[in-house]
Amino acid sequence: MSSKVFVSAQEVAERAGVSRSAVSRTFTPGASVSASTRKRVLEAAEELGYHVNHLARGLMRNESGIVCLIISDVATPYRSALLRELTQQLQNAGKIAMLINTDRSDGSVDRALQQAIRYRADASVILSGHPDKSITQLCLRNGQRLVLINRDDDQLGPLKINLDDDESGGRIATAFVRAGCRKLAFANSEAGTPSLMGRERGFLAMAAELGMNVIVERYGWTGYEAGKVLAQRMLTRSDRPDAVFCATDLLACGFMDAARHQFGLSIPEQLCIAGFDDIEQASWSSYNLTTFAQPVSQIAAHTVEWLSRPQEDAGEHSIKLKAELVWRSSIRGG
Amino acid sequence: MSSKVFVSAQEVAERAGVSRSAVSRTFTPGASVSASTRKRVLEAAEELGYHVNHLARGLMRNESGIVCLIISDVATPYRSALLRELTQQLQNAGKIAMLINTDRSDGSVDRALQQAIRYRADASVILSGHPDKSITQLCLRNGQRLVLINRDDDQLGPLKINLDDDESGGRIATAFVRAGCRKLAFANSEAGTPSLMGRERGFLAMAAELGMNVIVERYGWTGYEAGKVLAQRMLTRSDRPDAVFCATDLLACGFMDAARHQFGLSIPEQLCIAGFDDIEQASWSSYNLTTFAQPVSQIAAHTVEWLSRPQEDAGEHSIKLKAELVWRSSIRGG
DNA sequence: ATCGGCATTGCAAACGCGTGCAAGCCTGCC
DNA sequence: GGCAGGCTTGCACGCGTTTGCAATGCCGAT
Repeated sequence: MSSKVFVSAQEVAERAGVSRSAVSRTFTPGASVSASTRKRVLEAAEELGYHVNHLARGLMRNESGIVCLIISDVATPYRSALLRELTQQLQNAGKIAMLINTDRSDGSVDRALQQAIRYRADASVILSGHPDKSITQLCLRNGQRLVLINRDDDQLGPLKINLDDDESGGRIATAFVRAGCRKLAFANSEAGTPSLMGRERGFLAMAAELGMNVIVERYGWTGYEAGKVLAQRMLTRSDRPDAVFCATDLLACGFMDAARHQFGLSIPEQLCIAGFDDIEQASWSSYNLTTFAQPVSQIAAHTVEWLSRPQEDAGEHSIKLKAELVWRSSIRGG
Repeated sequence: MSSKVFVSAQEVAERAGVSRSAVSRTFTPGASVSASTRKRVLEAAEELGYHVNHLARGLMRNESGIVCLIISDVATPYRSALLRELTQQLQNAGKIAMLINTDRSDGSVDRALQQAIRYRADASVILSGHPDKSITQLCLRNGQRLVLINRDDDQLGPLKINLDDDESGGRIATAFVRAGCRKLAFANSEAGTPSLMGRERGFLAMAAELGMNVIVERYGWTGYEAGKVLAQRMLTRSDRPDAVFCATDLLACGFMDAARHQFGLSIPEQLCIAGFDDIEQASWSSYNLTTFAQPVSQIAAHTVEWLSRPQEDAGEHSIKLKAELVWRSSIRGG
């Protein structure tokens, strides 16, 4: 097998009878090439099967076209939906996504960012985890742009996209009391993410305003199993709640399943439930969960828009998006 | 803002008082450097914040460390689980995943592979879609390795990983008759993927062997909604089935929901159901679906093992894996 | 006929790195 | 002391691009 595997611009140039610069310019939008040479170059390139080497191009231009997505729990519905949207829209903008999975091991975000730097990614998008402030500074120092989605850190420099979690919490609280619920509860995870805590805060605040106090329990991570455990804990209490806002749809699904199958409760008659994220399963007829839709498409759109800006227009920027309430039948009335 | 943003090996060399080759060798495993210079280089690199430029390294070595994952429907549970496993294991093997989303538009797989070639990816892993034979040859001609997962194409050259879909189909058929079911059915999508058709084929074959004939319906893609539609069609028939094997867990979930909530059937008493993939929702207590587990971890392990082999050991290779049957309560008995 | 201006093209220098080759150094042995 | 041999190290070239600069050619205007 010949080790000469890729065809270079040089060879295309020779075949087309032009200089290497000509073929380079042919593949550079906006460069000055006459129509005739362009045509000859394109033909030669086609015949030889030439493809611009983006590694070399990135080396020259100091811009690789690579955007690193740093993410954990990819297999989770909300995360994968966001991932779908981001890759899709990045691609349409002519960029390409490099995926870094930080599931296992501590310090994996840090190692991930190192990888991003090694490949000279133009930017990193952080979808999970709390990168050290030192790490993000490393990022910025190395000329990377940084966007934090639902991280809400007080970092300097990057684009920050967040949701109006507080307000969402408040809206659900009023919905519950309007449905005639008496004993409100909030089911949270122990993760303590700013967005999760924001929902809790908003819910508690509005409940207080309406003169109700709230049972709060936190357990595990934000998954289905944790929802079941939380149901166990809350539904065996003497002051059993009749309305619970789960910080996450996955929690809500687990909670509902336990409520129905282990405690025989019917929803929404005996128990009102709400979630957050609007994952696909929330619309399944076993759940019909009223919840807040993450504006994944908008999130993605804002990040690629910001990443496509020229350097000087891309200063620090903070965007707050609205999560839309989608009504289904897990709360009475509506 | 200074445009001089990255620190190069040259600068590290100057700071450490050695030649540029020395620092290069320091970061090249197996190269010959004395302990003392190595130490000085590492210190200088640390101080300056040096990171090897993988673009340039890839240019020299003719091997970028990049593996392209070509995928559609990322937000689907099975796909995202496979993606998680692949990125995880690739990372552990020192490679990095580039994600190409082929959701929209025809020919997008082809364009995706072009991108892969431009970035000189060492390999492409195709998780969905049927690339043109010409395209895959282009891939191979450009020195890329290719692995096809559950594609079952008769392509030459790449690694092919498939499941024993036929056998799985057969096992479910026998399980159904053993549970006393009389009217078997197979719910499939119109996608016509080899793996889906394999499950159907195996199911039909074994059913025939056991002296039963099977109702087959195909509709839409392999999602939840399609499952509901299939239930509508099948459960309104005069010869309503009492056991249906759904080609996919998502189909099965939709089917179960429709069967219960629209037709008031109880599972497994009046209707036995089985699925395929073992997505997370299959274990949720609203479904408790008996299904076949995709060996995602093994699939990922085999691909990275094959990709890590030296070129000469990586000839054409076809692997057939076993999908393990996980029993839950959507079939009587067990 | 001369000249200015413009579009096109080639030359060559980068970009940051790996690596073969030869020179240099050190050690051990005769 | 001389020499063989091995480990280090520096030099310089090459990887496939992009791009500034200068040269070329063409056109119309004076």
